[in-house]
Amino acid sequence: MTNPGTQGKPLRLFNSLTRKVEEFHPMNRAETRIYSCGPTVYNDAHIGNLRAYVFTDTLRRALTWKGQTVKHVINITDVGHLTSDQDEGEDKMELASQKMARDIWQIADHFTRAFKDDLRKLNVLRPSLWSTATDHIQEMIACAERLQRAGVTYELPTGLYFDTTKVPNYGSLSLTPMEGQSEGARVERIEGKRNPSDFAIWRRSPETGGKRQMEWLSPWGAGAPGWHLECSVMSMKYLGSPFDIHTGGIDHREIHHCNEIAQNQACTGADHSGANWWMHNNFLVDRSGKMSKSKGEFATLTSLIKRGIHPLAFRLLCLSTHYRSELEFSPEIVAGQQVRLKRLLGAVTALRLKVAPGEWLRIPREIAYSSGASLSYPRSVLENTLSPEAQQFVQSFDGELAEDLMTPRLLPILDEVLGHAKLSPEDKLRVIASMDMVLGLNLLDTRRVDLSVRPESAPLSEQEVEALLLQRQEARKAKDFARADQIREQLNLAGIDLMDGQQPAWEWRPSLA
RNA sequence: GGCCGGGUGGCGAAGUGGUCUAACGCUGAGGUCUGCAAAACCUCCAUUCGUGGGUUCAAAUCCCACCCCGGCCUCCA
Repeated sequence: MTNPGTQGKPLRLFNSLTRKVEEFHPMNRAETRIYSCGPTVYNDAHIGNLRAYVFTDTLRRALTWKGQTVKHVINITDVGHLTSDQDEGEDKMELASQKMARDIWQIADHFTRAFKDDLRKLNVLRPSLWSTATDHIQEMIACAERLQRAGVTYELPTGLYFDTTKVPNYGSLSLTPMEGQSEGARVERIEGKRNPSDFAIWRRSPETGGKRQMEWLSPWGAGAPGWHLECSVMSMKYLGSPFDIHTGGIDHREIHHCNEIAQNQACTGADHSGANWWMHNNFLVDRSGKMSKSKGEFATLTSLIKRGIHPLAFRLLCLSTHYRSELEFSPEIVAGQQVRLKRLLGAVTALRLKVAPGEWLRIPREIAYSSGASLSYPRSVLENTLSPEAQQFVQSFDGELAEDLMTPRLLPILDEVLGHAKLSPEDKLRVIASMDMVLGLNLLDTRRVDLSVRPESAPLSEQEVEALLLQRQEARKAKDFARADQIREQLNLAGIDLMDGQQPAWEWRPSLA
């Protein structure tokens, strides 16, 4: 039977706490516990948000591929939090509710579904547990009371605040020294705060301006929990303290996670930050800078699909860059990855035609139903019969993966295997199947044609295309090449690429304008 | 203003002291195939790593200066 723990090269991961790549050891040899900061559901996720979950998914897949069992929790922030600048005082959920003229709970529900739907399209595995902030309000209040008893809080008219000087090494995760920060430079200063870095644990509802849709009674009056509280409460509740890995976007390193750590420390009475590893993915950027929900205009997965981009092309784009590097985005770039993915799928399909059907071909698909189990057994089924030469590829794959998840280095290995002159088709497929359990590109079950997505702007329907194609076939049979070429040109202008002799004989081209 | 990152071919992106005349992908060029194309396959495409100095037997990789870009300090993945 498979032994718990890590197989292959020791996994090394960058730890934001020490700012070094360190060998990873789970606290419990049999299980790694991960908490990922999830989205605030007041809006569609933009593709920059989604990059974060492709990253945590890759982390989780890598751990299970290397033999670990993983318990992965992602939270949903459905409590509103302060909007910025001119919207001071309102919160994002309330604002979205007004804009869409819908109940705030409907807003939360709608965007939670949309978010989960995006992840499914990206082939991100479901976490072991989704945890929702509003399901934990009472526990947050209890935690706030514990913090109060610990003597790290003080009350102001606006709510209950955390005194960040009361915990050791506040802000050590951040790279910004406290002295350099100019509080109030861009956001209104809260009257009475003892230290610039102090933050709200409980936000009391304003006296004026009517009742908020989302508010709860508490020892500090009606209001809502501070944003940082939910992650402390939910991560400890489901994963214990300390647990193994806490992930989030790189922006969380400076404020949110520092505050979370302070709460954890005060709550447990220990100096420990609450997680052994803090990992942060870098931003997706375009020429104008990082993508941001609050900027208004942003690209969503749905908007990419409407252009004729398949979600898996976006996943491949994410994998083509290391998670700690900024990733440059443009429609052209992701379309390029789509071409790459098409070629990969074509090559895999060609291999499948050469290999006798077997149960093992189903394996990569099955992990979609796993809630974090080790992949040791499926791997052994795939890899046990491998030739030494094929084994080599698995080994180099393992080596690159073990080095802080070097996904950009993984992809060339895929190309090498496919193009290898000596490996048997079955060995190639088995190696690719194993690697794809980490990459999550659905390489064995996606066909090239699946990537052909009709752009919303396409002037022709599929039926119209088929009809024109038929006419063209007739013209070709009759050797009326002028007519045939004219139809091809017409289809071309409509965003359709023809491939005579292929099945299917045409596909949509993404619309990049 | 303070603090962090980063600048590698047309584009994305690996590489952080020698195996780098710089992986891989996209684009492009040529070829095979084709009525012609497309798809597929094959071949080719940076003596150079923002600029200028320095250290070293050896630098894209280390040091200094300068220029440019981005992020954070405000909700944010």
